[in-house]
Amino acid sequence: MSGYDHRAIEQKWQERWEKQRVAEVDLRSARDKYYMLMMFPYPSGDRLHVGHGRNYILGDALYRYLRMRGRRALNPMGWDAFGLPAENAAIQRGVHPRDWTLDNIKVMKRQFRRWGILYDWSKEVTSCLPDYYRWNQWLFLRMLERGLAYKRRAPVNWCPSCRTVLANEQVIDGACERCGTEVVQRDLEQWFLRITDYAERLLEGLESLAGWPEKVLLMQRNWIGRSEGAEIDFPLVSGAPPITVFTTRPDTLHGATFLVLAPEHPRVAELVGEHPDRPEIEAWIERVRKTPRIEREGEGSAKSGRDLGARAINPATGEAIPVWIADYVLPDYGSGAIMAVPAHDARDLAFARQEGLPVRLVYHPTERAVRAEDLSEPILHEGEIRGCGEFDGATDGPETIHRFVEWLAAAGKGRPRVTYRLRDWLISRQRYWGTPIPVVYCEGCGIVPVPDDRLPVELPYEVEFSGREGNPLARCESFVSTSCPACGAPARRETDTMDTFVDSSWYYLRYLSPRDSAQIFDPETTSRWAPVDQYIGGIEHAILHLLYARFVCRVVHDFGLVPFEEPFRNLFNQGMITRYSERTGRIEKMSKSKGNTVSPDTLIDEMGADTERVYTLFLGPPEDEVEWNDEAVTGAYRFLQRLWRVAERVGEAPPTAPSDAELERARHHAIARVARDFERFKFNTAVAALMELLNALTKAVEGKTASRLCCEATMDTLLQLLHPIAPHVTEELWERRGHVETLLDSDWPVADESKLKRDRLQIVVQVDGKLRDRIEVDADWGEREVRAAALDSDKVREHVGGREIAKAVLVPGRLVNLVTRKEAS
RNA sequence: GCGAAAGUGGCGGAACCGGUAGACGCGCUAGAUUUAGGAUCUAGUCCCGAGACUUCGGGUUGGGGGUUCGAAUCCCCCCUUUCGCACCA
Repeated sequence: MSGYDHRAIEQKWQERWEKQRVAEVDLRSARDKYYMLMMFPYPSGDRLHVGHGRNYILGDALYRYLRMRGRRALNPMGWDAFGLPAENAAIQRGVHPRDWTLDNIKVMKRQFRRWGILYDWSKEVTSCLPDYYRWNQWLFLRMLERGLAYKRRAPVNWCPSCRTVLANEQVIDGACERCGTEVVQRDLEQWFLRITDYAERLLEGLESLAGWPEKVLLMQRNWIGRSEGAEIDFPLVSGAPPITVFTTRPDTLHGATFLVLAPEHPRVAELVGEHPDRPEIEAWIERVRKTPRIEREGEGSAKSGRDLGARAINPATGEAIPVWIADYVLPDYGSGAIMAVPAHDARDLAFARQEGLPVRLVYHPTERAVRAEDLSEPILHEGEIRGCGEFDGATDGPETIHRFVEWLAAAGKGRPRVTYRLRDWLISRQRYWGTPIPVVYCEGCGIVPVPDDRLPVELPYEVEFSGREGNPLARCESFVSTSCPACGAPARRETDTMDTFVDSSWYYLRYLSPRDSAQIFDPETTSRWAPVDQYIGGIEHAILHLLYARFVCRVVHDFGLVPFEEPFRNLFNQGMITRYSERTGRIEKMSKSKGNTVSPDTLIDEMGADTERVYTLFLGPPEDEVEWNDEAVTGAYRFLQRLWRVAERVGEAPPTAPSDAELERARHHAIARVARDFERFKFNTAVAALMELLNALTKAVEGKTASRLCCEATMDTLLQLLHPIAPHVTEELWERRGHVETLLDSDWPVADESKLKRDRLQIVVQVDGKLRDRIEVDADWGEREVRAAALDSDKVREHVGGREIAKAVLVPGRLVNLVTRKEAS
């Protein structure tokens, strides 16, 4: 045999896997099915670095393991191919987004191949191609029919320099991420999906996701933000219709000394009425509207407001109270109006003090005397109600709140109400590189959906990327001008495209019938193969992507297309890889912008993909953030070289040798450990276990302490267990050892419990909890024998020092603890 | 501010259910081998103090307390770091 030539070996096996399409799955049979899924990547122009590799290597190790366990594992891959960087490349470098994206896909595919990753490419989907995004349009139209998609005016982040709308993530410290211009708030007609209708179901569904990390469930729960309380109507002194507020603390109603409306509240125009300062107030409202949300909502932001002059009646006290508007009340939460209870709410108190508004206590602390006029901190969750008639003496708690709600409801002044922090999903993007929203605007017919048989509404290729104005689509006359599908009159197309989160909300269903040109996906195949058994991806998608995917799953469930409501049974979030950055002088997430990336190409050239795979998985627990260490990679390389050398020499072992049982024990111990580790994704400890097994085998071969038969069996087991981690070198050695079928098709070894047993074993002796000696005992000895053997030891006797043994705690196979009676002192 | 997670050698990290802390690897030290090497092999490597080649004692899992025969692991307080949310009524 020759030396370990990783280049030749890796090339050979990659070619073979590709040619034989080993990962292709026939979906007609779903016996032993296991649908695993890696979050599909955005094909950015940046080459993949070893930090990205972690995801894919982890997934491939899982895939190969499942295959060897006999599962019919489906591991598809595709491209989240719409998005902003493609358009920026077009503007900056004059490449068309489509060409740029498709080129990037080719490059990334080659990189996956070089890592030795097996995907079922026959299921590939590319979201920027019409045969995919037409089904985005189809889905949108179905939602439009059911009122789940709608259009309304809404404030958006607007960059005056780029003249375009920005997503929240593109606004950094109130400025545009691209040009640094301060972002302003603008009202535009926008398309929304009514995810809020599903808030309760999305929240309840979390209960069933036992296979999801607690952290993600919690983040989703907080994001949905269910909040129970009451709606209360405040009649106006003028006799105009009442103002309705939402509160979680109806029990503090008696302390409501003023109302505050969001400046955007629909009643504001009417209420400001004949106010003498009306022009000033309107100018102020305009300023608030233009303030970016990020700035307005920051906790440190100073509150400001205006007295509208109108007066409302507190339904509990009958008192007339002023009606204000202020920027700290948000238009899209609750009813966009609050009752201010300064005595029991920090924000209201701060505002009341600032504006000289009255403060009235409902709950009076019992331990100390408090005067409303001196209050500088709100009274929260203490004291008892005073001065509120029938409620006097009640203390803070759910029951008191309930009594107030009942009382309000009986009087017709209010009612129980649940609100959510979750807002409807704004899907409009004033961008070219996305799915066109399939509607047409007609003078006569209004908003007209594009009929199904005219889908897809294709993105025109020939558009101008000047970069000066937002959406190139809007300037593409051949796209915009069309005829009304309803009446045939000239009409204009919608030029907004969809948020790319729409694409990624259902792609896992399309993988199951990627070429179906008649329907979005085949419901029959889907019901057999979905939901996804194991989803793997980064924690950065803990909220939006996963929430949208869960939402869309329920929508298609309600359409009768899938029998389940949850798309992903188990979720695993791998941590990121960090490395020291020269540029920032800190340890940071590996990224191009930080200049701390490591290229897999160089690494693979020098030490091979198997080395990168072993090292990446060995680095640390896959769910944790781990730091890449350039020097430590050689440890993985050495490991594979040692494996190669031992494989060459394993035939030199003698026909018989004394320590077969010991090597057998090491072999079965490794089998048990690796299986357990793989099940929990603990690839780092699995690698450690395999290194130990190799060490044991090396010792046995070199010291001629185990028989050839036993060494050969250990070698085979080692190759099998290591295959998911280092697939190329293991297949090569396996083949060279004369096996006919491939490792990937071999049966995963099973640990034999009986081989793990020993007749005699070493246990630890403690005296009063301190380790004093190790003794050898028979495996089946009871406490009496072990105790006697322990006392046989000089060291133990010395430490017992003649004291009486009060008791002995025996942990079978591990230790015995002799507890001495304390001398009376 | 609220919520969550995590703190173990020089470094990355092990330790299943409360039972030998530091597996495995990197680095480092010494030696061997090689024309040479950043290649390979062998031995050593938590800290302190004695003892001497195969030892012995003490300490040690961010800090302090507690439960227990026994705590990295469970409970309480504090410190630090990271992440999520952040005027949500």
